[in-house]
Amino acid sequence: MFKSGDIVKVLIPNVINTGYDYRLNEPADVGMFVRCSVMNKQYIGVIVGSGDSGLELSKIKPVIEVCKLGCLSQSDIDWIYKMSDWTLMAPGAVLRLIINVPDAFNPPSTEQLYSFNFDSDYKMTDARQAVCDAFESNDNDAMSVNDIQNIAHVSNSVVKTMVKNGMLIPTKQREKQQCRFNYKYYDTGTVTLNDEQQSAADVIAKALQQNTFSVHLLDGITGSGKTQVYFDSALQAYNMEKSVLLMMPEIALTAQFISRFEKRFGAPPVVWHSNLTAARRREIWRGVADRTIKIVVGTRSALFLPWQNLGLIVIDEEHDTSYKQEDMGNYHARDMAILRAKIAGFPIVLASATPSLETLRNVALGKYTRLRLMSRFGGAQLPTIETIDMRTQHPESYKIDKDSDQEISGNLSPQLCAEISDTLAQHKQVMLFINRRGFAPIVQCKKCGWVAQCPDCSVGMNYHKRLDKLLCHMCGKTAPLPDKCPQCGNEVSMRGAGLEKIQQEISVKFPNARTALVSSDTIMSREALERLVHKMENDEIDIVIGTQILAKGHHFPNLTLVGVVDADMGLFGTDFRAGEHTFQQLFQVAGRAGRGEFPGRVLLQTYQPEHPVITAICAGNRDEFIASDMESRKNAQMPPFGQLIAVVVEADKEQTLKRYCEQLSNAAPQLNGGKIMGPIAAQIYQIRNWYRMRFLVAGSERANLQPIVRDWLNKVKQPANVRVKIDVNPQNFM
DNA sequence: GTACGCAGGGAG
DNA sequence: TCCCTGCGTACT
Repeated sequence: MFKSGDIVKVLIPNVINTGYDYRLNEPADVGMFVRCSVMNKQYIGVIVGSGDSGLELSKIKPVIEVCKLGCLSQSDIDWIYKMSDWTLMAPGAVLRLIINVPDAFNPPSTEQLYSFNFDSDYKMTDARQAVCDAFESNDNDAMSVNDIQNIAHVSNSVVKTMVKNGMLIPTKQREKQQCRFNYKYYDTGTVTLNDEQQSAADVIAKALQQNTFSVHLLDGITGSGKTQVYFDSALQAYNMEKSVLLMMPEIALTAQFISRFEKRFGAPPVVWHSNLTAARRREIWRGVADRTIKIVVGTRSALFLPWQNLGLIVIDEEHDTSYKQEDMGNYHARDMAILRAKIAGFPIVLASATPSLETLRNVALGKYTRLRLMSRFGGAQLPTIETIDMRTQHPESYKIDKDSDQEISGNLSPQLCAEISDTLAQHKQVMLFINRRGFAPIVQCKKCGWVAQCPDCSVGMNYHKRLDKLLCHMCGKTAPLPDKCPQCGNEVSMRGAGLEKIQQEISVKFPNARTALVSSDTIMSREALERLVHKMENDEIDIVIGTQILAKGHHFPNLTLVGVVDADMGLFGTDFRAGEHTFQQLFQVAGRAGRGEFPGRVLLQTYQPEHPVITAICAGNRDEFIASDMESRKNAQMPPFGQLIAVVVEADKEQTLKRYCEQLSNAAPQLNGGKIMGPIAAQIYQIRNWYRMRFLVAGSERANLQPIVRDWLNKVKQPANVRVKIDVNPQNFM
């Protein structure tokens, strides 16, 4: 405990330093939030220890205010520095992830708020629907214009018009009130665990009792009841007065999940995700800090709430790539959660039907315990999975209208089409899976070979029929579709097949089927996805065509046929995780079929039916696939048998970039049992007009690469207009 | 990260 | 002479 007049070290979010010294005017303790000024700007920082700068007293500014809300524990502070060591982010940058609700310590703002008028009968457009969804995702709380724009991703003019025509009604500021989320949870007893679930729950309960660090992998196929097991653990921890974090990918945070939670716990969960209003963020942040909120269901950023007495973290869909933050620091939320549990000393649960190889490696090493759930709940059958050999099954071409002489080559094999008709005849539903947005991924001149490219990024532009424009999937830039090749004036052609092209083929070959498209283009919000789920459940859709967004846990009881249009996609990337990700994705997709009382079928269109990933999926043999993938990773010294750190250097001028990379190359240290590769042009050399080169630092499983990389980069002075992005354990190689 | 101050160059 | 821009530095 520090007394008035003591000099303390305060970590400031956002400052590239390990902390500055300030003088206290009132008693305070390590971990407390304090208001301080840095260069005449006020920040909320955290006391991390006693002052050690040795500066003369006149240069040391006073702490403006010791905040009376929340406090970080010593282990939280240790975690911040450990995370900084691991990710090579500055400690202040890590702290910024925690203090990311800027007005949490300020009085509530007094902006004009609006509520949505559900009775208005004005025309609904996509943008207006997005605004409506934004309100729904916040329980119809009143919102400021800023909130509406940020959450719905619409422009100011959309909001203005909606105010003018009465779709949005001005409302009074909500009265200052106590935290609305002061829920009391209890086991409603509505769920009885089966033996398998119970014994898994018992293991975690025991770990909670022991109150020491341990990692438990809840490994069970879709529908095996993992959720109820970790709900059980959450209740145990809650009853022990611990705080509990249930982390999941944004897309899994559905109304279905929330209602399951409410059924089991007697009250709804507090939900944390990226589409919350500023007021709600503030309320939840403060609620967690003062312990009125003890359980939060949230996405990766929920790990950075000001947790008090955190005693359990559950990471659902542990393998999901969305846990890896790619901009604003490169942390892996799963790994950082494990680090947090390790430092604070509490158990953590990872749940997945297709665990990552990193996690399975730790199971094999005996670091994690594996709790396996083998039986599918309610006795539902796993679908049968078969391949369609595209080398012999040539898709039939089709015409958009009968009189047209333009033949379009198809992508759906006769066998798949026959299965679709059979399924439709039985009044069952079909899902087609294609992992490419838009209509055609390549727009090319038939004569000279010119390809439509994004002017700012070195990637091709995709043609989107819905927009009738070319779209860059990298930066979002659009361009009109040229009717003639800009180089030679000849005809341009669409090559490859995206979602929209499959829909076109379906609409010609099955004109009476009701179809729906699901991709990040058409489904902008979780609410929109849920509307689609409802339509599926009410049998208003016969064929749903979608990207991976479809693969995540939804129950469609009447869905019996899943067709994967291009199962090979992703198998032959340069990424060493391609096989793993394809397997996980196809396995998830397969899990969609036959979850109701009817058995399902999954058909994979492939040119490589004998590829190990494909045969393993067909045989339902996950373990065999994992064993072979593990073996090849081991031989290649790739994670989890080795470590990688990617250093991506970006600059707006090629010259600057080249010179800096040369200097880095010359300064590269010799690694014991490892190497520094590069620089090579990053897989996407140009993004938004910045040029990019990449180094890859590889080391053995046990090497401590971070200090080596830090020292190396410190040796060369970084010029202006150069950005260096360090990605420890990179998940994608752009 | 970001505010600020200094040096250099072009326009008035 | 003024102002804009680019770069370097310091922040407690």
